[in-house]
Order: sequence, then C-alpha cells, then structure tokens
Amino acid sequence: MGMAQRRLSAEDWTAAALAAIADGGLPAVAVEPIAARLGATKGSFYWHFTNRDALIEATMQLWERACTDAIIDMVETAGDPPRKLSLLFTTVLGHARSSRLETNVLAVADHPLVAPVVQRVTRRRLEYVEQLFAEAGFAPGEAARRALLAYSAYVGQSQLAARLPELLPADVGAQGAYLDTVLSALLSPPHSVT
Amino acid sequence: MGMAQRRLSAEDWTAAALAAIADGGLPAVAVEPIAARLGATKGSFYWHFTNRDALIEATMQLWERACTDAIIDMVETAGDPPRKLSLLFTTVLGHARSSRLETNVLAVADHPLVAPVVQRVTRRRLEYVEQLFAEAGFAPGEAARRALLAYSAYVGQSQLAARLPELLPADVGAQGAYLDTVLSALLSPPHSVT
DNA sequence: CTCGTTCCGTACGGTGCCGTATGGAAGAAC
DNA sequence: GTTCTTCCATACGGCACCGTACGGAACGAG
Repeated sequence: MGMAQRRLSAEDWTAAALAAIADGGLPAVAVEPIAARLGATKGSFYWHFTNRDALIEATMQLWERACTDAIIDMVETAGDPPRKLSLLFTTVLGHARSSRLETNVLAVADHPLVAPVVQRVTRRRLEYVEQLFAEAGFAPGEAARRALLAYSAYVGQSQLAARLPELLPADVGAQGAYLDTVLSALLSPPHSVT
Repeated sequence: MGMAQRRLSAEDWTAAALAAIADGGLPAVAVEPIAARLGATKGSFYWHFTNRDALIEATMQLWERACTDAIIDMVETAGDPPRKLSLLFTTVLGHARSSRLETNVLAVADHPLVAPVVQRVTRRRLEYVEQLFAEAGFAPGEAARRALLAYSAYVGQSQLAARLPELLPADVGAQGAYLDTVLSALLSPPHSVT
C-alpha cells in the first residue's frame, strides 16, 4: 500500500474497486470516492477508463481471474476428494474478508456487466465439485445433486460468515466438529429416505 | 393493486418498499421512485414518515412479521421432522420471488437499521431448525451442527434460486430426486469420516 | 354550506455522483 | 534544457435523490 504514489495505473484502480466491492458492494464502486481513497481525483480515472462501466467490467474480470480458479487451485492442493471438500469448507470458516467479496459479488448477479462473469464462475465451480463427488465414487446423477447441495452450503456459509459471523463455530475445536458433521453428511452413502 | 387510490396509508408505503427491496434491494427504497410507482409524490410520503430511514425501519419490521414466522409456520404444517425439512427445501425450489426478497435483505445485513432485525430472524430460524434435528433424534451438539449445515444450504439455495435459477433442478422429477439427496445427507446417521 | 382537520402536490435548495473540457505538471528522449 | 508525450488536477454542467415549505384539495362533523 504505497502511501502516496506519484502516478497510478489502471490496475491500481481495479484493485481499489475490488476492495470497494468487498466492503461496500457494487454501489461502492464510485469514481470520486475511490479517487479520494487513492489520493487522486477523477482526472486520473477518466484518463485510464472511459467511464464507470468500464471500471466495473475490468474489476469483474480481475475477480474472475483472482478468485475463481484461486479456490479450485487451493482446493486442489489437498489429496483425496474428502480432504478437498474439507479444505473448501475450512477456508470459508474464518476469512470473513473473502466471504464479503464473494457474497457482495453474488448480490449483484443481476447487473448486466456482472451476470455473465458470475454465471461462468458458478458453472465452473459446480462442475468441479461435481467431479469431486464423482471421484469419491458417486454415480453421475447423484454426484451432480451432492455437488449442488455442497455448493449451496458453501454459498450460505459465506453469507453467514460475512453477515453474521457470530453464528458460526468460533474456536478451532467447534470448527473441527462442524467440519466432521458437514463431511459426514455430504459423503454419507446414498440411501433413499423413507 | 388499486389502480389509482385517492389516499394512501403508511402501510401502502411499507408494502411498496418491501416490493422494491425484492426487486432492487435496499437502494431501491427511494422516496421519489416509490412515490411514482404509487402514483403519488413526496408530499404524501413526508406526511406519513419523517424520512427515508423511518421507512426502512418500518419496512424491516414488516418483513420480520410477514416472512420470518411465515416460514416456520408453513413448515410446521408438515408431520414429522424429515417432512418439515423437506418442505423447507421445497419452498425455495421454484419461488424465485421470495428468494429474491430473502437474499436482498441478507445482502444489506450490515446496515444499522437492518442488522438487528436480520440477527433476530436468523437466530430464531436456526434455533427452530436445531429443535427439528433434536426431535429427529440427534444429540444436542450434533443437532446444532446439522442445523447450521441445513440453514446454510437453505441460504445458499435461496441465493442460487434468486440469481442463477437455471442451475437448479428444473422439472419436478429432478427436484424430487434432489430433495431425496438433501434429506438423505442431512439426516444420515452421524459417523466419523475417514 | 361551513369549518377544521387530514392528506397531498408543487416548488425550492442542498448533496453526491457522473462525465467533459482544458490547462498544466511529471517523466522520457535527445 | 528543450520538446514531446503521458498523466492528472481543477472547474464546470447535469442528473437523481433527499428533505422542507407552503398552498390547496379532500374528507368528516355540525
């Protein structure tokens, strides 16, 4: 965080915009407030971008690059599918910052400049989780359903972590017990309920 | 929907504001646009309310009354806990309108006028679901964890239903199969993984 | 019909943000 | 150090919304 950078790049603006989304949502992506936050004025912004929409577009592309495959790549560092799922749910317990970014992006998935990106990202993630369940031994259809359940739980968990973190298990012990419960449920052998 | 009501009440304004939240989020709770939507002007609004914050406050109270216990009451119509959980997840598959309201409210849980209401509502719902799992035979700690998982899945499901409905099972058959998977997983007997 | 209260429309000033115009500073080239 | 290009600050007009002031219409009571 350079205190007073003499000259700014387009990347400085998109990075600041991404941070603004994390703690204020898309409405916080406003030219003048971000300019003030960067110690600059609109004059700088309108040299690098044509308008606010161009900034939103570039910021969403940054998010797609930085945060989509980031999750998958991170999860991929684990060994077997159960450990990968465990890692997926571990990351969301605690890091409220990234959860806020996740949910604030999803919150504006209607926006024409946001929708296509969120769609691509969500599809990609769902496919990946589905593949995980397939590797864990579930039949294709069942793997798709488990993936939807797991990803729904992940999204909901992110929401709660971002908005009501006090409702989530606080200490490491409780988090471990909760993880056991989540994995046990998601990976439980398929069996028709009454 | 009276086409041209001669005189408006405070309830007309809160109802319109709730509808505005459902399809535009909290930023859509703006005096002048809602006035236009009601076929009136600001003059009417500022007679019934002192300012915009008062409208937000009243609207959140309306939401708490209308939509919190509404879910619990509706779920309570079913017989045993598994059927109640089934009903909970059935409602969110399909009704995108109520999902949009749910998620748009949760999306602004940081707002000082929204936070206390969302907190109360979420706590109450979580307690209820926990009680459901306790009735289903789970030990207290395990019931709390299952409840958190189930409610997370519910929240995530609402998000997906509101933003990316095409990712959810479309026809009734697929929805039934998905419900079986969800219930089978959430109610699977506790058993340590690995 | 009259009068008083309830309710609402219109007009105005204030604020925060967008986008444009323009002059000029900061850095590179030589 | 002059020149050219890159980058940015200032100043301006415009728009959407908030909140206030005030006059007048709509209704109930007598």
